[in-house]
Amino acid sequence: MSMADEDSVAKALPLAVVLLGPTGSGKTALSLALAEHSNGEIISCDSVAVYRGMNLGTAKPSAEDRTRVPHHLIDVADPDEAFTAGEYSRRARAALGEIAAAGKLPIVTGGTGLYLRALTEGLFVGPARHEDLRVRLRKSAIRRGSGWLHRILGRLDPASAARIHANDTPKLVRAVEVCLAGRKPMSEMLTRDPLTGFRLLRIGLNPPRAELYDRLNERCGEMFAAGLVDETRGLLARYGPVKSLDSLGYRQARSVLDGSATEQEALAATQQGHRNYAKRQLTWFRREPDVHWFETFGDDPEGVRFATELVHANR
RNA sequence: GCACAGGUGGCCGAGCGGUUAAUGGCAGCAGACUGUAAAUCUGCCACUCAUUCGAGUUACGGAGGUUCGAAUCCUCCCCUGUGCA
Repeated sequence: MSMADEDSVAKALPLAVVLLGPTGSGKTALSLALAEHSNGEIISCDSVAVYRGMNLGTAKPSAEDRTRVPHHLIDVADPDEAFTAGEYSRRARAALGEIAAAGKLPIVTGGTGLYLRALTEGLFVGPARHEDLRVRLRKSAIRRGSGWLHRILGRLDPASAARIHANDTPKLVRAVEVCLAGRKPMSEMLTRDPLTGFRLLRIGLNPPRAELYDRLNERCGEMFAAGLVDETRGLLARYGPVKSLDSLGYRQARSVLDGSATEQEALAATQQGHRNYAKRQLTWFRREPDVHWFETFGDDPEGVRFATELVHANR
């Protein structure tokens, strides 16, 4: 088969852009630019932006941005709902299908590595979260230590036990839960269901680390100045101390509300948390296959131009 | 000026004569990651050389001293905090 034939076959599939990068790298700016240049719609891939009412701490695209370009998977759950990677994957794939069917370009924009992988590679076919089992396991783990959990997993599923560190309680809990609920070792449920029907063009943003950290510091300051503590107070009053309010920024805002930290301290802790988080995101994304990396911020005009050309060239 | 308390690796902070390049924690860097993931966990982290075992150099405010041996004891000096003047 000639190159041209391969090309034409490949191009029979609709294109989907995946824009990834750490918080504060300018994904939103670049995604908007790409969407406007290419008649696109944006699918957010962010485990906190899915929650309604959590606005200031998530740096969601503004209302204006969202009228300029349609956004999906933002504000789709209440903060007291348990949202999961599986749920994300299903909904995002549905959105992808609809956008492509309408002849528009889907642009997945994300910082949540696990959700992105759930979308592109799928999760294994196995039991979803089993609340009772999980609660019991977690309790025993607290009493008997994570080493105990690790030994249990070793008996149930040696392969998984070898892969998960004995101190990593949450992962151990889930693995044991899966083995028990699924009645067989988790490592035997490895079949994933990858996304099909699209050509993915991955664009990664990796601006200079020091500048990224500066921007994050600044952005956190803006979040607090804009009233993150007040927003948190309102959400807390309405939903109680739910899991989603443990996320970055909200957790620290809560420490102001319960008097265990000053606003100054909470801000510093939030900035620190964002810097650490950005670092972890980068570690995750470096493993993503076939990423076209840009060493700039997403609002860098040069970067926008290159990215736009890249998208056009692949359409 | 006097009296206490203190000055330890980027920061905080243990150690108070010898298993010591110096417990911890933080920051930093690197890594992992299968429905809690903005979560959770791991490794490295004075400098130089060595692929490995390792070797060497410089380090606990400064200068001397005591000792086989000092971050740890003594003397003087320089800073910092608190109290009294």
